Amino acid sequence: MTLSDDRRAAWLDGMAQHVLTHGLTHASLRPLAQAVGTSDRMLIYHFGSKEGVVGALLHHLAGGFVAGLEAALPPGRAVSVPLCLAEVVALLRDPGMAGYGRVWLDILSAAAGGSAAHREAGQEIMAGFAGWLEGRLPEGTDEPAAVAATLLTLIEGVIVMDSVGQSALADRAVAVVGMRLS
Amino acid sequence: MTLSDDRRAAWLDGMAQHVLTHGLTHASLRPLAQAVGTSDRMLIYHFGSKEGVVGALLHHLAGGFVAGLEAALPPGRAVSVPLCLAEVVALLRDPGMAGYGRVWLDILSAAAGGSAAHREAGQEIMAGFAGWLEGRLPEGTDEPAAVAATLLTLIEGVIVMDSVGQSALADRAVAVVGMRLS
DNA sequence: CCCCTCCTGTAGCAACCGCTACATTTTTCT
DNA sequence: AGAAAAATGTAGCGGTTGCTACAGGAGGGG
Repeated sequence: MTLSDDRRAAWLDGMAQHVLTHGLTHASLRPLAQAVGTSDRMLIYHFGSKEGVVGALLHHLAGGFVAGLEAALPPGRAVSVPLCLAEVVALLRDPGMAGYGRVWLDILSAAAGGSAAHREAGQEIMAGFAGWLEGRLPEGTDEPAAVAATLLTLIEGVIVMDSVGQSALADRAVAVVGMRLS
Repeated sequence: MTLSDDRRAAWLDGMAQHVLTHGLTHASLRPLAQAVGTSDRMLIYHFGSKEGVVGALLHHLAGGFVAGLEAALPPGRAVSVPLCLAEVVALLRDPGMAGYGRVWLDILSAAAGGSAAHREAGQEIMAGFAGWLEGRLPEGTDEPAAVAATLLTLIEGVIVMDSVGQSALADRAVAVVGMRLS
């Protein structure tokens, strides 16, 4: 290990904070370095390349996202599927989690553009989200995997609708699915 | 009108084609100009700025997307809501429309990043899509607006899941919602 | 004919990009 | 203490970005 672990973690925390507020698409080395009090020279030295920086950062963000989910909603199961859905949608719309929504869309765009690193990070984030969501489903839910897949897909749609200012349509969809799924 | 309309249309067609295959995020003036046989100098002259180019291009893409939908699925209504959903999902996954999926994610990313032009284009595309979808719902559907909002949100989720290689989860969600919505 | 407006090619500017060569400082090991 | 290794600062390279200054061609109206 060339870079002490706590320093590396501090750098990743700072860069993640910068990316959560300024976006990932146009994040370049010099601003990232400045956000953590170092230089682009150092980032390249310790991570090898920008690809190395972004890869580590994406992995860090994936962990931070799931940690944010677990920190925001007290551990335990929801009392019903519609309530679970409503809780999660409200949580993702919370200002404290809104930065992840933006970065999430940046990751999707880059993944669709062919970046393997972003595609893998997307899968990692999705897997963490799916696991957490399945753990929040009410006890005794029929076919929990199918229900989780449905909620997951719908929630992704809500994020998209929100990003173009169509939250009203998303709310309507959440209401309809919640009713039909209870 | 400083630029003859057919020439402007030809330029927009060519630039749209380039963007549909190479992505919108990193589309810069010189490659765009080369794709239509002119120079960045000319694009700036006739559109004022890159913002002008992108704005016109986004508007053109919005029209092309709806035209692609209408061209692919014969006019008329689907026989059931689940079938309608399945048809639309299959259409958006068709190679002929896949380019729009990628550009769509680029637009969402830029819109979430604060670009007003991309946000407006996103709303325009969403409005066209919603109108077309509502027109395909089976005759006599209860609460067509609510059903359309649900399908729309779910379909956006499918696009997201596909982009990170989770089409299986998306298929499951489509099956569940189709069953519950019939 | 000349002028005037529209259009276009050439060349280049300043800023930013990822990355590197080189020298220097700081730490670590013996 | 002295040598080796790791870490860092300075400066800059070659490339791309959006955009512009300048010159000139093309065509129409006086």
